[in-house]
Amino acid sequence: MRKSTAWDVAEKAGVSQSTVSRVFTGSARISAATRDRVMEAAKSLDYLPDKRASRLRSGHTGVLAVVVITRPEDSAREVNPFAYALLGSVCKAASQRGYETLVAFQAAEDEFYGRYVEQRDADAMVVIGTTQNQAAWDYFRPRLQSEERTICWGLPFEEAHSVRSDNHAGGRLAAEHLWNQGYRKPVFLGPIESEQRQFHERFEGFSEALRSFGSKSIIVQNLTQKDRMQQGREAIARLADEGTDFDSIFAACDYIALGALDALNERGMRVPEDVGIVGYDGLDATAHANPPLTTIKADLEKAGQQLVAQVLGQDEAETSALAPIELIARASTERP
Amino acid sequence: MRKSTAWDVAEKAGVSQSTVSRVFTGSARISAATRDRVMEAAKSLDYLPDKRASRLRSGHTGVLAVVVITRPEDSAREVNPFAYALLGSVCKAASQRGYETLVAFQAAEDEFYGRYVEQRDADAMVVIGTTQNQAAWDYFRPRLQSEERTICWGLPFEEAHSVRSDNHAGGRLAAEHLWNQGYRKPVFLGPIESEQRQFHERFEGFSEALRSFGSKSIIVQNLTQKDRMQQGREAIARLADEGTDFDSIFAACDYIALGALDALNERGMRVPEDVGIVGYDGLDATAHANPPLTTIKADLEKAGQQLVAQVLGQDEAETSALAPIELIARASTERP
DNA sequence: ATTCGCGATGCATACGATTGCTAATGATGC
DNA sequence: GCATCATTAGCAATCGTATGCATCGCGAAT
Repeated sequence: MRKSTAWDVAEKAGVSQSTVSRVFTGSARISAATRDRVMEAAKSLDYLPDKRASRLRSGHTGVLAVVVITRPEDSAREVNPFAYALLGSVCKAASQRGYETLVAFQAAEDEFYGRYVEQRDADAMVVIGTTQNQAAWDYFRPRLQSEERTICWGLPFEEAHSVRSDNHAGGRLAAEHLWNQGYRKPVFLGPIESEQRQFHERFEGFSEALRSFGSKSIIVQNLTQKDRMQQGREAIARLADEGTDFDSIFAACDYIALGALDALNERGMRVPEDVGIVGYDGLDATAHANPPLTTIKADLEKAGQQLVAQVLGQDEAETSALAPIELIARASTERP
Repeated sequence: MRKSTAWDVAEKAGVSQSTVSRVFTGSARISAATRDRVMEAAKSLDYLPDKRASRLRSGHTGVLAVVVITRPEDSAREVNPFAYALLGSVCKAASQRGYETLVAFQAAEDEFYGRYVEQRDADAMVVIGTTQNQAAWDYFRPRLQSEERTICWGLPFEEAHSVRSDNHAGGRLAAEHLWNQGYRKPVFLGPIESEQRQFHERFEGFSEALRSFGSKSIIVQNLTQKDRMQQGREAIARLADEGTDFDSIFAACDYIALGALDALNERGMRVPEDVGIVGYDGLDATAHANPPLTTIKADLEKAGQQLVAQVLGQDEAETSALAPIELIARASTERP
């Protein structure tokens, strides 16, 4: 049984095929009577316009490609929950604008198929990802820097079209919070020297605020991009072994914070009494940690809307490239 | 600057357009020399076949639609992480077969756009979801029961095309584990009377195994579909208030288990000494709970492959509708 | 030498909608 | 009563590729 076409509907409704098309696109002026007749015929034939044909003819696809960069070794369960949430948010925002979303998980480091716009699969592209697949980012780099219809989350490198969390404000918030809780010897944990500019932004917001409070020095542990939790653990181990004197930690992401927390717990350093911790990202896991971690959380619903607005053209005034953030205060910084 | 077409490539390579097409589809017999010439011309023109046109002409899209049903009130961060992981797994499995994935989050209860196959947006459809948007399931029900090119995760109702976790085996595993740890007075917590057959399957596996061990009776708390954690909490409150004598819990899903754990902790009932708990789903949060929860975890990588194989036609012998499961033993059932 | 077969390529059409232009219709103005 | 205009609907070209069929060239078979 062949699927019915606009011609079948036209015949049944006693109109021309172009009239049927006009009814469905809603573009042209069609009288109410004709519209009703066509819709009725369409309904009885169970007709829906063929997207393949309308896309070819009209020139646009009504599709937004969303590429999620993951680490090659990650299974679907191990993909960063933050990336999933942002993905969901982008899809929802796109849907609200009448766009469908083509989703691809980009795990490989050597093979890429992210040419969705070029092959007319989508009108635009959003790239989301953990910062830990450098090869993939390198691949997308020229696209993100030059092409108009491509945008990414975060700030993987200078001059990229991006929407990102308000990292500077987030860093400042962390500093203010720790300072207000009476912590005076902060450590910053993060890969600030990596190309991933977002960590540097967090660090700058953090250190600028501390300086303005009159803080003398900040201990900085520069990390690499690999296994975050492990890096967090090792950094604390290093500091402890060196006998460094510190009373608080601002971790550039929650996984680093979770790793640091583990290391502190192992060493019998009490949180928040001996050391306060603030993370970044608002991962669910921070709420279940022992003790629950204070964290900087970006508004992902907003972020999704901003990404979509930027890349598809802004209807509303969603033109900002910085997603609002808030500090979620929890026990890890609740000094008695 | 217009995008180049197969005609441009043909002209440059000195062949016909159909030859260019044949080179790119790889379908017909083309001499190596011609192929090289065409590929070179294509490269220099930065040519990629237009998917819109090839889909229209060829009759298939090479796209798999994935619909994720969520609760209307959920933000992207609140969507069940299990659903996200399964989504990722399905996308990956589809990609391995050369399919792209069209993803849609279906939150609304009254409006549906899930007609991706009908409007030639995709060749087939996979439906994933929490069990908590009944209206959405009702909408998809006829599709899942009749259409060949639609399949879902779980067993929302009888006779649906589905792939699901091996619930019966999972229930049995939970029973065996609790029994081996010396627990003798089990409670089952779950919505077994709901239409969602999967919970009933878990219960049956659980109770059959217990009966085979000679267990006299199982206390059953039948829950509704709403807010899982809350239901788990309330069930424990009910049992405690009634002074029911029990020493272990098998929760039909992890959220129920987490809620139950909360309630036990609040009442000063020790886990695992006084009460053992086994959950279901293998959520990350169970690993961070206090104490970490034992849970039944389905192999989602496999599940994704099975879903895709079933709905797109099976290459490999991935014809099973039951995804393998394993029990992750943690402190919540580690009786001294 | 003629024919046959087969691999390699070209020709021309079709996929099913969108859309610019034209035509028909009825209403309106004078 | 005729010209004008606004509205509505039809005609036909077009989007870029895939593909059935015809063709062409060349070696093998008779």
